[in-house]
Amino acid sequence: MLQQTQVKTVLPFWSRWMDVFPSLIALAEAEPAHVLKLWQGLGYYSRARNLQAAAQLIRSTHGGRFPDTLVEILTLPGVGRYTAGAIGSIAFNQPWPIVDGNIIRVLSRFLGITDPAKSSAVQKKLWQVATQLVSAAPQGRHGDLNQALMELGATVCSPRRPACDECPLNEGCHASKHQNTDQIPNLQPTAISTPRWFVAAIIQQENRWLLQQRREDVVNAGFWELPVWEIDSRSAGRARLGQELGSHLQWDLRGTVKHTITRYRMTVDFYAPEAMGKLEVQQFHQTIPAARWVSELELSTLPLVNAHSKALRQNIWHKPLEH
DNA sequence: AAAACGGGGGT
DNA sequence: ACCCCAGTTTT
Repeated sequence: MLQQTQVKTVLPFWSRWMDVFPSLIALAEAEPAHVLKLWQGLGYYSRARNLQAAAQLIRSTHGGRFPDTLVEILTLPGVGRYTAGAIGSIAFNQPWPIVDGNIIRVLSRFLGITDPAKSSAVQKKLWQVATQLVSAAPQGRHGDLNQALMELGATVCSPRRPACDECPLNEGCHASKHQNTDQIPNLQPTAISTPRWFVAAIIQQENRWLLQQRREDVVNAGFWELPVWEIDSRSAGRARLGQELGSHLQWDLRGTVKHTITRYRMTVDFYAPEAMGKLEVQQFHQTIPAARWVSELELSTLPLVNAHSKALRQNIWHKPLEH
C-alpha cells in the first residue's frame, strides 16, 4: 500500500484491510473482487492483485511462512528491489540496502550529485552507497539505519525547504555547503496533464442500475462503472448519448465529477433519461457490452471506478439536480 | 530507458 | 499549478 502512496493516505485503507484480511491465508483465499473492493480509491490496483498472488504463492510454495531470503522475497509478485530490501532489513534485520524517493534526496544532496537522479549511473551509485551504509550499521540495527535515512528525508531533508541547520548530517553535506539543495536531486520535469471528457448514463430501473464491467486489457480492469463514453469536448455529451442509446430520449444532467490523476484531468458528466420505457430499458441492456443490473446492496460489494464512486457518494446517482 | 500505472498531499 | 510520494512492471 505504501508504494508511491503516503502513510496518511494509506492508514484508513490499511485498517479496513487488516480487519477483513487479518492473515496471509485470509488474503490468499479471498474473492479477487473483494480484494479490489477494499483497495478501491487507493490506486495502482496491480498492487492489490500482486499482493493476493504473493499470499497465494507463499501459501503454496513456502508453506504459509513468509520467506526470509532476499532472492525469495524478490520473487514475490509486486516486490522489487526496494520492497525486498525493506522487508529484509526491517522485518528480518538483514543488511540489505534500500533506495526510495527520500533516500535519493538525502544521499544525492549529501554527495552533491547533480546528474539526473533516475539515470542508471546515478542509481547505481546510490545503491552502492546505501549498501555500504547499511552494511556498516551495528548488528541488529540494519533496519533502523534504513528507516533513519528515510525518516531524515521525510522530515528534515524535505524536497522544498530542507532544515539544514537541524540536520545531523549537515557537516559534510555537499548541497548544504553549496546552497544548492534546490537543484538536487535533479529530477526530470513531470509531463503536463491533459484534459479528457467523459459522459456517463445513469440508467435505473426498480432500484437497480445498469452497470458495465471494464475489460481485462484496459486501465482499472475488472472494475465496475455506469455506461460511459469518452468524448472530444465537454459539449459533445448529449449528442454522444443519443448516438449510443437512441436519439429520441431527453437527457438531464445530474452532476459532474472531476477526477485528476498524474497524467489526466478528467471531467465526467452524469446524465439520466427524463423518461424511459420498458422497451428502451431492454434495448440498453443489449447495447451495452458486459452490462448487468445491480442493486444498491450489491453495489457495496463491487469494486467501482473511483470517479463513479465519487459520484455515488455525492448522490449524483440518486438525486435530480435542484433548480 | 521510458512509459504506464491512480491517487492524494504540500506549497 | 506544480512537484512529490515508503516503486514495480511492461513496453
